[in-house]
Amino acid sequence: MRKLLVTSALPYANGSIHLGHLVEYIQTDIWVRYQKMSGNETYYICADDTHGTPVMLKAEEEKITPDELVKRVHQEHDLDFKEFNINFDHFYSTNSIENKELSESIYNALNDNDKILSKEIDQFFDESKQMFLPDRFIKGICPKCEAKDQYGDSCEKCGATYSPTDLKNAYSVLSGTEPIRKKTLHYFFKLSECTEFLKKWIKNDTLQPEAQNKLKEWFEMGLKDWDISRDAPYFGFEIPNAPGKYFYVWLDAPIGYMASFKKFAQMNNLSFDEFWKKESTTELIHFIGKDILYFHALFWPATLNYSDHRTPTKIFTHGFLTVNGEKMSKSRGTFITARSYLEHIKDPNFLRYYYATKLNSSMEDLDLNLDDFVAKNNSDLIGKFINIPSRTSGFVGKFFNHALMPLTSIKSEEGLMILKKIKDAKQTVDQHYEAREFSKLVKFIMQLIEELNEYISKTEPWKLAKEDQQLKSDSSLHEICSVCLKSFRSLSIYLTPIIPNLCEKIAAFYDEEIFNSFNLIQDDALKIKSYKHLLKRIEQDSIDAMVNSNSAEV
RNA sequence: GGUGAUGUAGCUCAGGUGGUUAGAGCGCAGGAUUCAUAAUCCUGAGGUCGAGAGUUCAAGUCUCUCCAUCACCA
Repeated sequence: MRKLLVTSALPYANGSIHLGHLVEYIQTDIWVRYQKMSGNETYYICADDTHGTPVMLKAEEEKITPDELVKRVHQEHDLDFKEFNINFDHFYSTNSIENKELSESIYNALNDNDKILSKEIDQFFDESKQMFLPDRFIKGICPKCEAKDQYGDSCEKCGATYSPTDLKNAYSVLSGTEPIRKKTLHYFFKLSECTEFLKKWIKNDTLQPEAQNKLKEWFEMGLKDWDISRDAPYFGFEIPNAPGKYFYVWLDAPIGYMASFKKFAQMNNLSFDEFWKKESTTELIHFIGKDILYFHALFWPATLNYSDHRTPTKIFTHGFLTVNGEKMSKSRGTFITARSYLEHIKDPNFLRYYYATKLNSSMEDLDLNLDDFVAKNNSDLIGKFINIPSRTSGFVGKFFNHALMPLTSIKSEEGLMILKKIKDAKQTVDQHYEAREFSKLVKFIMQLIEELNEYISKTEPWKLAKEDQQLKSDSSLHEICSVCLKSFRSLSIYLTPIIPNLCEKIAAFYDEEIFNSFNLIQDDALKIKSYKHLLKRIEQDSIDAMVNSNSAEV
């Protein structure tokens, strides 16, 4: 049995969860549920990422403290995740005592290993606000193409990259005043000294091939030391023995994985060290988006290694979400929050299923095409999948008192073949889940479901129901329906990690509590309850309403 | 600007190491069926595989150039 600690990236606490975030949480959740159903000891850990300037300023804007803001957002995030059936074992916060202690001890360890450096640098300072400005809070005229109102790091018009000091007529986004240059002492993590270690580290298959290519590019450019401090005022943890200096949010964010697990371990009597000490034999797996690869594949393993911790086993990177082929856009109404989806479409199964049909092991972007979303869910899930019990259970109720034929009584060659095929499918199901090839998995399962619909059409049970006036429990009508309903049950177990909430209802249809293990496919299901509608089709109107309400908010 | 990725039927996507008439689902057209909340089954029509050039007996699959889209550039 494997022992796994799995994480999704920490959502930032200054905004709502949206459909782009959910790609990652749904992908991770499916994989984790698969591992758990396979009997592996698996912990799914996450937390809110709470620190930094944007949170501080947002709280100020709302005239509340950062702590209050962070608490409120945590509740919102928590509810969104629950309603999408994201089954974290622990969803914590980086603004926690555990995280403070761990951040300090890791920093101290890095310091002891001579991996911390301090030096004076020149920064932009907003005098009216009395604070240093992050690059994103400075705008000005692009030095290359003269475009106005460009950010301090790059130009959206011509794509040039530069530092804020290169901007012409720079101004502070906060106050509109011209920032002055001011010297300040900053602390750096000596990433440049970690190059050899990291080059060796990526040689295992920790990363996808595309991610490895990316790292090679970065190595060629040369790794620079990493600025890990920010000056007060800053919402975060103060650096030990450095009054007025705070850890940059990206230092304590990944440590949040540890802190969340630490708290969880305390509550559940697990060993923290077993999962984090240097010679740990457990698996540490991070799911992330491609935008934060740099932090997870360079800074994070380096800080872990030089603070005497284990490094990640795998970093699984996914691409971005586009909606209708384009970047999510507020003006087009395609910047859709989790809450808005729940309000209009309601059922999380549809989004989970749709993402599953698109997800694979690569870093490619994936597209949520709203027309396709409606068509695919309605035809796959309702037209084909749910259709199986819907068209067979009536006979079983009417003629056989809700009893299914025992496996040993099934005699027809075709029936036996179908049952064997579905049982044997387990091997392929395993391969695809483990490799995160969910799109292949769904396609494979759907083919089996199509075969069941063909089987029903060919055998025409409705004719048997009319012809055979003395229906016995060993009749071919009973056999056909039993084959279909046993098959449907197994296929539902296979799909449970993807659509857990729907499959819970399906379990109830077989008078079972829950499908929580793949071993359940060995059982011989012998009864059903009366069939109730399991799923309501998506109406195009609800999509339109969702898009309209999102574009109206702008 | 540099680097990387992507571009296959109306839509969403499959197509290891180049090899017979390029595949699937949805959509569409025609038919069958009525068990199923018009769902299902069968048949069919749709593609100069982004554009151009090259290598080869043979390229969606290899090479080069170009175009478009996206990301990264700490």
